[in-house]
Amino acid sequence: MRVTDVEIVRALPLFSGMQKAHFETLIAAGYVQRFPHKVALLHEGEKPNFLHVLVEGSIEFSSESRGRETTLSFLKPPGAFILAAVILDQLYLKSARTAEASMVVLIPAEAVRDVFDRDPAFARAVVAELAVRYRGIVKDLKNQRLRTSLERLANWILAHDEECGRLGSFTIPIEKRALAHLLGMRPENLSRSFAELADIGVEVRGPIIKINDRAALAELAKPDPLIDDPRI
Amino acid sequence: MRVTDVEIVRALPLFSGMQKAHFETLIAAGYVQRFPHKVALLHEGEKPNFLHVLVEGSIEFSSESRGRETTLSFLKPPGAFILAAVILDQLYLKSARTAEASMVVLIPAEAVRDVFDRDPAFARAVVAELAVRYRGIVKDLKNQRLRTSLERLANWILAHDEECGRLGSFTIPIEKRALAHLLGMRPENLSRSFAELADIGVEVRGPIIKINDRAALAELAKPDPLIDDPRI
DNA sequence: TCTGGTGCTTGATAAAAGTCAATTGAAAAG
DNA sequence: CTTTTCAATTGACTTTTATCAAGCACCAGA
Repeated sequence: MRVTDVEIVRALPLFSGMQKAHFETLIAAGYVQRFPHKVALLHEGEKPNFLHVLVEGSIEFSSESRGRETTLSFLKPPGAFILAAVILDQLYLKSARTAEASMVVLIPAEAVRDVFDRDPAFARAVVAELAVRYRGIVKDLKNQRLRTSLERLANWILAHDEECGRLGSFTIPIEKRALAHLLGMRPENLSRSFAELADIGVEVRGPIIKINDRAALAELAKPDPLIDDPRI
Repeated sequence: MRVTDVEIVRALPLFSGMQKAHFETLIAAGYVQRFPHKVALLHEGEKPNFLHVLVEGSIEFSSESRGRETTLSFLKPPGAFILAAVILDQLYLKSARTAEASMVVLIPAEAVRDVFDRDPAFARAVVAELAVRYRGIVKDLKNQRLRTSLERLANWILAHDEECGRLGSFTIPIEKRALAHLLGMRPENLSRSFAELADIGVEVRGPIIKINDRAALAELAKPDPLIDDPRI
């Protein structure tokens, strides 16, 4: 493993507080793997053998049932994933695939559970990570239950613009079909929703979105910090 | 606080492994409170002052935005709630109200975070609790995204019958309107869905549900362990 | 330059879910 | 025993979302 990769992992809140010796145990047991675009890393229903840490690229999490499929989230580096399944040693509830060429550090689940029992700082970090993720999904569920797909899109645009520095314009970081699935809608409906937003000054040119009338968009979206604010 | 109440709290997985002295610190700082039916305990957006432990009764968790409201879950005793907000010292994402007359043990959030830092067994228990809850909501989100309301109802009936010992008949433990909101639908649609299920042998008489043809119901519901099995 | 592929868009239609209003029915209150 | 109340149901209608099919635009490779 390259030194810079180790440093990226060490810098994660999940690992930064733990004892040096324990971290080195984990890293020694782990290894790095590179994956091309659109490769399946994990399939829902399987047992986890490794805690995954995304160092480079991005990962899409999805789930499937009765022939239907939905995207639950995307992960950008750096970040650990499938922590809950590893901790509980239970089946994955989601599938994961690369959304671009990615580099992932794999740490044996057994080692994680082991160190978790011995390093209080690591245990605290795991708790914080889980608590944050938990709250993230509560927000997703509220988003899904309390809003129409048009409203979810409007709020996503506002939130993403915020994330990009409130420039009023940004490039969609994923395919539109992937965005549709992330927002819990079909690609056809995403197109129609963009067309509707054009009326209130949202300009869409290919993957570029421009907000011409933020007030109007916010009026439609009615953003709610308890759903949309990633810091809360 | 009555001795039996303390014992109920102590017996919770969340508290059973921790050091006696630490548990007594928590209990000494806490106190019991009784609430009548339909009383608001917490309102989303507020800061948590106490970890709540439900000893008796039941609690409904809901959320509201742009005038719409949805029920996210019910809690039966014994069980702790708002753990994530307490641990992170952040705002509630859900509101809680009693779904029947209830008894709740309140433990100051500060004390919980304090003991959490000093008792590794407690920290482990918190992690396990959070991980289980996290997975619970992932399943809720999948349920919402991948199924129609009729399918959610069919699966709820199967799961609840299972929980009641697979007797083929049970009484709905909450008002139908509450069940509708829990399943992410309107009461009117719940009625219509029950009427549809009558065609495949689901008999509904007031609050009593009888499954006359489990195979047919399962054929419609297509239960999926990665959504419906509470043990996974 | 042409060609095939792929992702996106558009249109027509159907299914799912929500809304509004009226009615039923059963339990609680007088 | 009657009246009141309120959850539950039913009907008519609208909105939202999905589905199916066709068309368009853009890029990669021949």
